[in-house]
Amino acid sequence: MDPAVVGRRVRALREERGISLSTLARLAGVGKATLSGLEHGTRNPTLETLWAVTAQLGVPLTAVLAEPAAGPTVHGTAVTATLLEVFTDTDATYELYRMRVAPGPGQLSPAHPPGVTEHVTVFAGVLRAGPADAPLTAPAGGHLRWVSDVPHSYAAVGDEEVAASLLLRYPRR
Amino acid sequence: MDPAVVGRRVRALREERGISLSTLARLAGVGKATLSGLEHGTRNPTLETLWAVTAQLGVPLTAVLAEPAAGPTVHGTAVTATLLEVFTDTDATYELYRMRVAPGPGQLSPAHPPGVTEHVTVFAGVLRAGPADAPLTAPAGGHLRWVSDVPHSYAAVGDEEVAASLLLRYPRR
DNA sequence: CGCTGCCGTTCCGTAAACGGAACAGTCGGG
DNA sequence: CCCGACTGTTCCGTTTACGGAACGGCAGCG
Repeated sequence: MDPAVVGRRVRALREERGISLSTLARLAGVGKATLSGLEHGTRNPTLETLWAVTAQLGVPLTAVLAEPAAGPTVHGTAVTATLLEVFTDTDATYELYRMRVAPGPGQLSPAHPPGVTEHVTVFAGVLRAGPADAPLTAPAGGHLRWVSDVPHSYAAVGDEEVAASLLLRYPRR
Repeated sequence: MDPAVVGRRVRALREERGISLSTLARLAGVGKATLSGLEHGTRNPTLETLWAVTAQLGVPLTAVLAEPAAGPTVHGTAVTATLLEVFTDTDATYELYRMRVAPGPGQLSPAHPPGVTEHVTVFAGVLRAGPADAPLTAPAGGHLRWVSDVPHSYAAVGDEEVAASLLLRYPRR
């Protein structure tokens, strides 16, 4: 648990929104010294302080806390996926994961039940994934989709780790 | 944000484990007075204190923080987006949302800072979204992507609510 | 050059969160 | 009973996070 990490995230979120330290401090009702020290990690903020700041940024407290994984994490040889959310609608159940694929030989996953589809959005790196006999390739910003009732593979192209979101759709039986 | 709620959760977790306040305080390396005050909600704990206690209980910080639903981003009339995760890599910060768009007239969002891109993966329904003057359309399973430094719109096509994931990418400046 | 306005950091007195010790209450054993 | 070991709370001196003010730096403007 590193206060410096929390500080960096707060600063990143603030700068994304294009607001200055001074104004954020004023909006959140905390001192500029407090916010400055918080962003630098030189202070050990009170829950109240952190709450005031994150609320003003419009993010939950969890967004700045160094929590590695909220949900269960699945580790394979190349792929690490953490479950972010499960939700259902009238005709399917969805599982949304954040996925990371390490550079190297890649990984093979067994077939899912019939009708299951996977949707992958690539954030960083280049991903080659899909049915084992006909994988697809997507660069950062790209999107892949396949029916995963056959064995399928994931691999990073090049030396960069791939970051992506993975959605599994299980049709209601 | 209620410190009393945090206190009750800590006490509940401690009692589930059948350990006394005294021993938890000793294991966590905090004073008994500190833990007592924390559980009663009469103190405003430091991040360090709360971390020491929750770590000893074997739960993530998020387990005791009063966040029931991650902050609904009140995009407004038609769109509801809840922040699932924030993460950063070497050249950008990402915010991942689950988004729902209600059927009806849709909604306009103001421009983001330059360089920000949005990636949407549609799970259910049909979504029309993108730059306000040139929106794109995607059915379930589809994917949209645009540079969002201009005003942009979201609308559900047809009577079905749209479920989607939304990724905002903020380049490091 | 001033002057103004905003930026983020540092200084500093005050308020409060901190840990240790003292406290009353409760249980079980000799 | 009385004692020891334990519970959780309260007291208190020390530490430290707090906000306001003062500071230097950097634009834009007359």
